Amino acid sequence: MIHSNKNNSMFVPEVVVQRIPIYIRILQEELKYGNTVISSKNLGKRLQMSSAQIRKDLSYFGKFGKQGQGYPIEFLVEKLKIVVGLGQKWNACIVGTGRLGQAIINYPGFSPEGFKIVAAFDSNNIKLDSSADSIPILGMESLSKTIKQKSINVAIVSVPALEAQKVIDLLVFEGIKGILNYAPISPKVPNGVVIRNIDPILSLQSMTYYLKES
Amino acid sequence: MIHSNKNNSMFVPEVVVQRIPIYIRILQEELKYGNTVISSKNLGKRLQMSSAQIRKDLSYFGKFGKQGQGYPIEFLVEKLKIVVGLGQKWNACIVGTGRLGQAIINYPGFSPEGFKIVAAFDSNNIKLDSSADSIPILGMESLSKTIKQKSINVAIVSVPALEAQKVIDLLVFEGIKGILNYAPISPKVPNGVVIRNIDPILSLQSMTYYLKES
DNA sequence: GGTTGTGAATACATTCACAGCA
DNA sequence: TGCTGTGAATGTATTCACAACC
Repeated sequence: MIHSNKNNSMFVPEVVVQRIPIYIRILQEELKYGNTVISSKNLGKRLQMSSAQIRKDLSYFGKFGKQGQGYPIEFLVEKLKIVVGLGQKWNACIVGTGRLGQAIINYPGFSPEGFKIVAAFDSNNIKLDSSADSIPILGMESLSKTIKQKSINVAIVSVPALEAQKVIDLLVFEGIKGILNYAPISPKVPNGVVIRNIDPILSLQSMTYYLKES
Repeated sequence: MIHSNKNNSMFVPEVVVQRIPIYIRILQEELKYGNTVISSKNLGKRLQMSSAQIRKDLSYFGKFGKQGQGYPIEFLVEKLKIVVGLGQKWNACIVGTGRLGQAIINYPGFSPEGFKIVAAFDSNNIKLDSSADSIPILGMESLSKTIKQKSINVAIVSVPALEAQKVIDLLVFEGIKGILNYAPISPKVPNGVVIRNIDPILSLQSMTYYLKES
């Protein structure tokens, strides 16, 4: 072919990748409302962003819209899910079953979005007994074995700050390539491992810049 | 003056503001290790970022370093804290005392970083009795009064998704200008209100882009 | 008329590279 | 010599603006 179509090997900026799940979420809401088509303008209004940005973002992955009408929602959701890696199911483990860990385990929101928590680990295995629905709480010594047995491919870290880097190193060593870290540290991971930090303190602290007087 | 110095009215990019609390955190760690001076090079190594970026970031706020030596850590922390709004104390309330809300209330990390949770609210005020150390759990009808009485200036939202926008609107109406939102929505707030979202699902979902095969 | 998809233009963020200082 | 602070250069992201199409 002469004019090659948009293909999967083209580089997509990280910011764009991060916005796709947001689009998916809103599109799914729109589906629930019974809508079947949405324009970039309306989607933009919904998210307080420009329609141009939405069109540009989507254009990295293909042509999903129809001129004069907009995007067929169901079709677009389907495509975006595949693009962003939600075509497959992900098995997650959680390390650290303190108060936060327990809240995460019991949060019902992960599973419907494609992330099934299939095991929990804690160095102090008294912290939580089989309370949560069928998620086993195991000692750290079972980590390696369980990751393989249950095909775990992402990990959630909710251990205290001082232990976090050690735990992350261990997870990386065991082959985990995606980590969601709740510990308030700036973790180091090798290339090829993706890590995301959930850090409410940092969020608050950068907010105050805009709130302080003077 | 002819060559005006860097003054507080110059625009600082948002990304820069967001990095300042990270610097503060690392600098405080270095202090604990007993170090008194750090170069942009070493700070950069610690954070896996370029020394140039650190110097540039800091330069938005003043000249804190000494050529040939680096930055005096204690002095720099002090300055950055003031710059970012941590010179004052912040009183926070939390709305929503379900499992997540409880985990947040009991997390000991907010207070030492300048955010004191002074009240909690829930529409179902049976959810938590005075369990947590001295933080009162109140009904939503007390919100307005309590915000004034306790000089609350930031709010944490941990209610279910369906209620979140309503709660946020209410907080804004009551004069709250900074909100940390844990609900999985794209909230709308008027200009002048700063909101930050904590959204582990979105973090996971954009991670998988880099993990999926093909 | 309404809306997409996209090069071109603009705006923003990072890095370079070096003068100036301790 | 070793480091900061910063303009200039480069790299990235967003917005503009319009041809192509329903």
